Amino acid sequence: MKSYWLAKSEPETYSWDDLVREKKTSWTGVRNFVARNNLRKMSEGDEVLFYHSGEGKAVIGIAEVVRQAYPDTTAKDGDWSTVDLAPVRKLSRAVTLSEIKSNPRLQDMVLVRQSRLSVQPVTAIELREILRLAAS
DNA sequence: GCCAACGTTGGC
DNA sequence: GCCAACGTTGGC
Repeated sequence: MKSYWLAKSEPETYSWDDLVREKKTSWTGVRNFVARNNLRKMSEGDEVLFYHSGEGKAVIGIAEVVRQAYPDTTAKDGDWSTVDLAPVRKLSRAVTLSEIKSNPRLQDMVLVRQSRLSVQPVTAIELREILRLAAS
């Protein structure tokens, strides 16, 4: 069964447009155990909301896991993982953090509850609500 | 094993 | 630029 996730990136570091340009990227650099464990739970075909932190603060597009977790060779030491992501589509409009925070249906999102976690699960209901907002 | 000190992330 | 939240490190 397909699972849903949210991954954060500062657009100055790696933006949605970068992903579109490259068509695929290895999501390296995660150095937090909870985030790493979430990467390891991802399956090929899972959908990942692409969130711009810092400048932007909004969900901007949907990506897809195209390769399951494998060792992150950019890590000098420790046991870290990465997955490969490819763009699926840009949202018709970005859904901002303030919209998410003010939406009663999205109050339990990890993004709201634990804002610092860079790779986090999203429920099917939350995903649907975000897509509904993007279409409004 | 506890906790103070420190570093980082990310929103404001 | 500030600071809250959270993670990590290291002394005890």
